[in-house]
Amino acid sequence: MTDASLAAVLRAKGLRLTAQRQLVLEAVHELGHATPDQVHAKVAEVAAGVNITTVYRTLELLEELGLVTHAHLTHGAPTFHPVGEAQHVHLVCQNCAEVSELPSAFLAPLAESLDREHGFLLDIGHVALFGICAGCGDNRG
Amino acid sequence: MTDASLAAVLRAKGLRLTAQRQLVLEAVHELGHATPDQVHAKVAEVAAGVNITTVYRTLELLEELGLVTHAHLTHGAPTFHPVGEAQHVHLVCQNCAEVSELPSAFLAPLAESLDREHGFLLDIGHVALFGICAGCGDNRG
DNA sequence: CTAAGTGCAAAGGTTTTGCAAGTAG
DNA sequence: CTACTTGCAAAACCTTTGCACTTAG
Repeated sequence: MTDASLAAVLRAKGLRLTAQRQLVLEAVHELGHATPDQVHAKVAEVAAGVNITTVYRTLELLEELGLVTHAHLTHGAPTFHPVGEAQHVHLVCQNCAEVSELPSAFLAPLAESLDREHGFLLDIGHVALFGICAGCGDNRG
Repeated sequence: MTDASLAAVLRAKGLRLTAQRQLVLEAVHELGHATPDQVHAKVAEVAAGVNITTVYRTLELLEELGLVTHAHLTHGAPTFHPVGEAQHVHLVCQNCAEVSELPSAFLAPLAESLDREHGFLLDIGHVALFGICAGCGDNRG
């Protein structure tokens, strides 16, 4: 279905379905959230010849097509993940760098009050919350 | 007072108080949240000779000393701001790139439920919320 | 066929590093 | 004096761009 919808969206814009595009989209789905570099590595497992440049171009394209989005999780590294799955918030542990996910419903009250009190429309999927995760925080008091 | 505490913290670690370090810290205070480049520009207004390398090194040092922190606001650009002032949350508009601040109290309920339900200790000052600001959102329905 | 897509290499921008000269303490 | 700091230049990174070759449709 991933490939089918990719083909459809591409065709609708007069663009072409290529092996590279399928592989990049698959990699993003399999990795969950990954940097361009990680996507490239994943793709390279199957097709070693694919260039990092192509990965960048393809991620940008897939984002325009609405098939993936990116968020800014760790230091300067944009990470890409599939659209269409349930929206989620990213929790980034500053100690172990572990990224976990939270249903976006968790931010619904915040989103509502931001809108009501500040007129700010929160883009929930793009949010990353930093802090110390349960595992690392166990060492406290 | 800034300089005094800087001097004290430095001395406590056997490090030296230099004009560059004072200037970088002052710039961070004056700018609120700024990229290394912006800090460099601000410092250059007073002391043109200060090298961007020194700004990077000094920001890193000041962060270790607990005098400034950084957050990831826009695409890949870390921005630094002083510690000690009231903690605040950053609201970043994806349309006009405007960054506004919100008292951290706004996230207190969220922080509490994150801790209670997920054992996650939120670092409020590091949080950036993305979305569409009031000004840009006015054009909606 | 023909235009879109790819790989390669090189450019662009930002951040880091090595080292000799400068300077706070 | 001593060793911490700085400035400079070069390296290391990540991302983007130009161009000729390849290939989907």
